[in-house]
Amino acid sequence: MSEENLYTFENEEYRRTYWHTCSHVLAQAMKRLHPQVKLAIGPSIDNGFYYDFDTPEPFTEGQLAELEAEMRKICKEKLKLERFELPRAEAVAFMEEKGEPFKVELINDLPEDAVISFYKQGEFTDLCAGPHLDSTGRIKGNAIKLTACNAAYWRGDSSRETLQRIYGVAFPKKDELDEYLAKIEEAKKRDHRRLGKELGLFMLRDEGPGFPFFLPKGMTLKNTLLDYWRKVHKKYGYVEISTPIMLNRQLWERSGHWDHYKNNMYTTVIDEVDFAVKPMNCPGGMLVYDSEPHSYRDLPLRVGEIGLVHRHELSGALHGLFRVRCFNQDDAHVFMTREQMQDVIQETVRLFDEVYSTFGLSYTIELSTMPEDHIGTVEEWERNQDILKAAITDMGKEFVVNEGDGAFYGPKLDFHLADSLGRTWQCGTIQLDSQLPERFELEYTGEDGQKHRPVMIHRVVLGSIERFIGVITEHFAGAFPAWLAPVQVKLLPVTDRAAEYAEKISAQLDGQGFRVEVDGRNEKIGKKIREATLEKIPFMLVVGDRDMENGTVSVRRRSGEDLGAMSLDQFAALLGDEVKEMTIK
RNA sequence: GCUGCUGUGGCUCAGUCGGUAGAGCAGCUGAUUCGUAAUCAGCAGGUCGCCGGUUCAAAUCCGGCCAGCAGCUCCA
Repeated sequence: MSEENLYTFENEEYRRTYWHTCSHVLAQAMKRLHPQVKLAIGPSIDNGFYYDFDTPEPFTEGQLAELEAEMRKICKEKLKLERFELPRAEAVAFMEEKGEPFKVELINDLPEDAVISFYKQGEFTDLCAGPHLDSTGRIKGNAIKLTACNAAYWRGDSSRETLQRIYGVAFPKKDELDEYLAKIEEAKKRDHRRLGKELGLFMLRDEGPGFPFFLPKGMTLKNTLLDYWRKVHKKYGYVEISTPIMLNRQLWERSGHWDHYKNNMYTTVIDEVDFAVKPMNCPGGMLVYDSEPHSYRDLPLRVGEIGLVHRHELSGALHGLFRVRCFNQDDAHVFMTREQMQDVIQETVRLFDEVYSTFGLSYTIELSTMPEDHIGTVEEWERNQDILKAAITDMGKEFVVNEGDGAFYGPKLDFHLADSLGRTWQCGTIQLDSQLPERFELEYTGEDGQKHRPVMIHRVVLGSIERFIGVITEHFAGAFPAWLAPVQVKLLPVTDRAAEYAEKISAQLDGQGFRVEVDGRNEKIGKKIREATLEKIPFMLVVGDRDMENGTVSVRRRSGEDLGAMSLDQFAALLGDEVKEMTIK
């Protein structure tokens, strides 16, 4: 590859370097306009760059324009970026001299043998490992856009200083910037909060922040999803239970939740005894397992539960259906012997693959390891982490490690799905747990006639039904495939004369198990089509005098495709085929 | 929870310098019966998120609270 080619924007390394240099230009512009501002950090990210500043006054979006203008000027100045290194003591002195306490802290925290490098452009110098472009002139000034300014904690620690983070993107050409910004606008139209309102799926009210209401159409979607879930799980050998929503304190102390999860739990007192609304289904599941003796022949025992859990999340974390305070987990606990662990994990991943592929969703996997607040020994944790790692590595799956982010009772594999703006949300998770079986003294009788302790996994595929509905709403932009669509067919009589005929057809389709509505309003056909299209109903059946005469329906897809007139049987077969696309293989 | 911003009829939004609110869609009534993305007319609907303050007068200014949005933190 020639050097010329390397300098295209499709090259990720170059892109990151470009954005990283942009962040330095941003910092330089900030320093020029507001010399009293302190510098924190300014990296490139997946879709642009940011820089964190400690400003005496909170920064507002209105101030971004003048920063952009200054950045353009810096680009025009074509300042050379020069790298130099300093020994630790001199580096600290240099940044102290400049009055940059955050940089001093960064330098002090660098490892003993670290090379401490700086990049200088004109009057501006920043602590930085690089790499960078060789000149600010390489950046196209009028294709820089500062997109947002928000708060962020210094080093991501909520007990430290609140900084002002300014986000930006930049491209080598103005057209590319415009295209990118248009794409973002387009993506916002897919926002599930907006579509949820437009399509009548769900609502949120001040009376219950974070507690979603499901409207009739959303409920149909949810139930359809659950029907599918039950079919898949039956195929994989699961049974289903339901455990109480509230259980007493003693149980939560035994499970460890009272000590490790209480901040997030809703509690109450009943007859002078503390109770907690369940934030997780596992303790109830333990009691079910423990309710009768088990043989090794029963294992692995796969016990599913669509469990309604409540968690008191921070108000600022709430986000449509993606992050709520009460949700249905499509939970399951699988009890097994140690020898069965790898097989069970792999079987579970195969189930995940089947489910996600049904929706055309792709995912990324994270392995989350032991958090500071945990139960169980380090050896146990490491052993379990290794098992998870081995299981997916063996399947040829890639994953990234999320250090210290495991549940308090065990390490986990998290499956992340992306929303319309590319933000990822954890949906599926497989959590290995050898703590709860211990705490609840679970047993099974082995081939040797002796009692043994089973191990277990907690796992959810959809994650939360609510979040998953949010994800697929954005994924399909509200145009759900026919098998999922709350309304699959809408009958549109052309005039009153066809009203009765439409009702008859509707009743027949309904009898065949399809979800049908009739638009019997006294409106023109064009308007009915427009509205059914906006409702994203997969099929519209226009029926008028002609159809009544010929015993046909005129079929139109929401895409606008006109399939012409056909008999009801023909249409039912067509619809039946489309719905079968998700049939369990 | 933290920082910033926002909050007007069911929905989307307008409301100039403080002078007690307006449109379109939806709804209702009537006319129209019209074959592939909006038929016409009329009517009705709001203590301008809540509480308090300033003022002769507050949707507009100030304070507190609530909720939402963006991000951080946290997480399914």
